[in-house]
Amino acid sequence: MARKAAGRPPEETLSLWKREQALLKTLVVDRDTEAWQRDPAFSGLQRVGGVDVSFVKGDSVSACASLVVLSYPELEVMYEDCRMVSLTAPYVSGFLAFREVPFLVDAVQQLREKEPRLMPQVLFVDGNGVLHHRGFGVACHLGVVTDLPCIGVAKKLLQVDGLENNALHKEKIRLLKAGGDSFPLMGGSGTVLGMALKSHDHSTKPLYVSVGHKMSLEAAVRLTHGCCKFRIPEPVRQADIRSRDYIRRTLGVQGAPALRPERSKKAQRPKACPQGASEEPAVEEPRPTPTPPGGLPRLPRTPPTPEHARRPLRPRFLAEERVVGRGCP
DNA sequence: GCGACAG
DNA sequence: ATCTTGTCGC
Repeated sequence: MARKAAGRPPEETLSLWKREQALLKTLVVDRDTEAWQRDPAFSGLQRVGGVDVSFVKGDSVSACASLVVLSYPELEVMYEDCRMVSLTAPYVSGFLAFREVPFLVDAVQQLREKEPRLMPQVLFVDGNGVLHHRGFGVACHLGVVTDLPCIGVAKKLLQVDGLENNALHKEKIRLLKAGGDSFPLMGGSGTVLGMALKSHDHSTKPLYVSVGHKMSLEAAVRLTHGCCKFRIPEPVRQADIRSRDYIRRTLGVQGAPALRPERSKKAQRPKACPQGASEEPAVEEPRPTPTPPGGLPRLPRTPPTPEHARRPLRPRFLAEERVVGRGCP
C-alpha cells in the first residue's frame, strides 16, 4: 500500500548530513585517475554503468533502484539489476544522496560479489556532482562510497553559487551549435563547477555535467557526449527505462482505467519529410520490441532482482528524448 | 510573503 | 520524481 511522504527532516538531521558531506567531500578526486580517461578514443574503456531510482506513482516510499552496465562503445546492455526498495529519507534539495545512495551502493556491492567482471569502469549518475550547494552532490557521494569514477548528469540547472537559469544562460544555450558543444558553468568563487553540454545535434535542452569522482570535467563531458544516442546518456536512460518498466510489471499500471478503450491505430503513419532527408540522431536508433498481444505480464510482488525484467513491453515513443525540432528543411 | 526546488 | 500521448511546426 502507498505510504505517506516523510516530512522535511529536522534541522538537526540536516546538520548531521551536512557534516557527513563535508567529511566525504575531502575524499573526492576531481581529476583523471585511469589511463582510458586520457585516451582520445577512450581505449581501454569497455564497461559504462548507469544508476537510477524510479518511484511508484502515489507513493513516496516505494521505489525501484536500478544499476545497468553497458558495453562501450557499442552501448549494449550487459547487466541489469532492478529491485524494489523502501526509501526512508525524503527528498530535500541538496541532500538527494541520503535518499538514494544507500540502495545504489547495495546494487554495486551485489555486482561486486556476484559478477565482478562486469563492474563498470565509470558510473553515470542522475544528478549533480560537485555542482552542488556544498560541492558534494549525489554523484560525488556515490563515487566516494564505491570508489568508482562517477559522472554527474543533471537535466536541470541547479541554481547554486551564483548560477542562474536566466536570460544570459538561455542565450548561451541557444548559441550551442552541434552535439558536443558546451560552455562552462562558473560559480561565484571563480571555479568551474560543471559544463552545460548539448548532448546531440538536435537537442534544445542541455545536460549539466559535473565531476563526481576520479575523473576530470573534460573527460566527463567528452564521455557523456560519447554515450548519448538521445539527450540522456544511454547508461542513465537504460537504468531509468528499466526501473520504470520493472515497477509497471510488478505493480501494474497505476491509475489506468481497468479497460482502456481501443484507440484507432490507422493513419498513424509517421509523417515523412517532403524531401526525404530526415534527420536522425548521430547514432542509429534502437529498434523497439514488438508489443505482445496480452499486454503487460505481471510479476509477483517484490521478487528479489530476478531475470524476469527482460520481457518485451509496449513500444515506447522513440522520439521521447529527441528534440522534435526541424526535421525537414 | 516570496522565490526556489538535482531527483 | 510522477501522471499522459496527441499534436503542432519545420
